[in-house]
Amino acid sequence: MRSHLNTRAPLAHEVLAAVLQVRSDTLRVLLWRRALDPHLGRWSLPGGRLRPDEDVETSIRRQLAEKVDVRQLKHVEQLAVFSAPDRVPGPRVVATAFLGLVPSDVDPAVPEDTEWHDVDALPRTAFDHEAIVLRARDRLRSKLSYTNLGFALAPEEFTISALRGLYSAALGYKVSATNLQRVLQRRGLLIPTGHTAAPGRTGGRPAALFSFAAKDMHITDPFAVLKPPPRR
Amino acid sequence: MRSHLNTRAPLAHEVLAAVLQVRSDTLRVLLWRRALDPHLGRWSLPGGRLRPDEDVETSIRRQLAEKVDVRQLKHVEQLAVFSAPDRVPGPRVVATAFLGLVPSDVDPAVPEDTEWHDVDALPRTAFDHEAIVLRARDRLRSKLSYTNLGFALAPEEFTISALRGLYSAALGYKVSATNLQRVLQRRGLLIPTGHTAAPGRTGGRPAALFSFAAKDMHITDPFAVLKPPPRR
DNA sequence: TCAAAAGTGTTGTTGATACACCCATGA
DNA sequence: TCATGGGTGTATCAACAACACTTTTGA
Repeated sequence: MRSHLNTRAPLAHEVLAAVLQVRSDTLRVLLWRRALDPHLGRWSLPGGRLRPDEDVETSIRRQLAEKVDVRQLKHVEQLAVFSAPDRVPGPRVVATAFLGLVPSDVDPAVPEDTEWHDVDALPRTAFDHEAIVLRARDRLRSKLSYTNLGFALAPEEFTISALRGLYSAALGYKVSATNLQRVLQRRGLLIPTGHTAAPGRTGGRPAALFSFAAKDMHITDPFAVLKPPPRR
Repeated sequence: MRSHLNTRAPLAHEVLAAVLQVRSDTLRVLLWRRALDPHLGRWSLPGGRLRPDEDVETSIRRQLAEKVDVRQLKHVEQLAVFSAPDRVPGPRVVATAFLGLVPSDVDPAVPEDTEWHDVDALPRTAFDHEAIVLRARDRLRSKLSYTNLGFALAPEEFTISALRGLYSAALGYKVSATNLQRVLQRRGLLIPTGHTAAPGRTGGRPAALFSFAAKDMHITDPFAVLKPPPRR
């Protein structure tokens, strides 16, 4: 049987985050270039060691604060544990991976050795970090469909066509502005702010500005099938 | 910045599993009664320490093998990391939690101090194990709707009404046998075996037996909304 | 008055639920 | 032939996609 008190096999725990943002109509991830061996010169995810007094979410938020303003990080969620014994060289390190989202209207001041990379054209990455990025991308793509997670990609106020661009970049295919608006309106996620955006140089009807009703993630499309019977 | 080589803060990692099975029309979880302090007498999840040479999934499968025949464990998946610094008394232990599923037709030989408990009427549990059980229950409930995960709750061959019972117990509300069959058939998950079950004592048409087409989990209802455009 | 961009009206499709009806067996 | 449970046919409903059409602006 097991004992909670036995600590004979020390092991390190790190937290890593794939911080995603839509920039220039492309879904990007924040990576930094390793300045040390192992894997010198490869690109890796921000993060670091778990401290004794913090849980994993507190830890990743603390470590990201060095790179991204906390107020700019609209959403953070656990992805999975990566624990292959040889996932990093040297002493064993188990990692808890996170997804982080930054809205498209901010440009966080990031350190010199960091860059935003297209998630669909990653450079040579360190360790198992590519798998983590892809997991984050897939999680975002799923959740855009059945939650209100779009709020974490968008500015406070936005036009429907801007939102369409964000969804298209994140999902990897063109989304219809018309139907996107319908879906989000039906679910009560969109609030018209009453303001309008200035039309472009070439004219056109000025776009209405909207904001998201909620700024915390929740599920908007809970049951695809096998719904519970209605209460009478 | 971080270093992979620094191991100055040793910390233990354990794996825990909420193993679920439908027994007597109730969704149950396998718990064992702690024989040691802390939390002597409370009920806790099976699991134990992560060894240096195994990843977390290998580890939980090894540890469960002592309690449940591996061939009886039809599905295992990661739930989340539980990492509050004080989640267990004494030296810190971070846990990776899993969901495990056992089909309804087997009755694994379990140790003396282990019992199956109704997930909706848990006894006094140790540490944060209740939260883990509830997380496992919710994960199962969601996935029954948009994946083929039912295969992991059902015997190799089953009648639709037996399957209805399993889904109802797992979901916590009555499911219509008619519509359950329609949904699963439409998705191509059910294969008629050609066999029939003997009618009950009171007569009735003999039920046809079915099996699941796949025995690995996959998503059957991938996009609720914002579907990708059809390829031409 | 024309082009451009935003937004709405309308229709058709799909996947699901509800429920009536038919089927096959034991007593 | 009746009671009991199993299975199918069919109506209805809701969510969504597609697309035509209207609105509002700049030039």
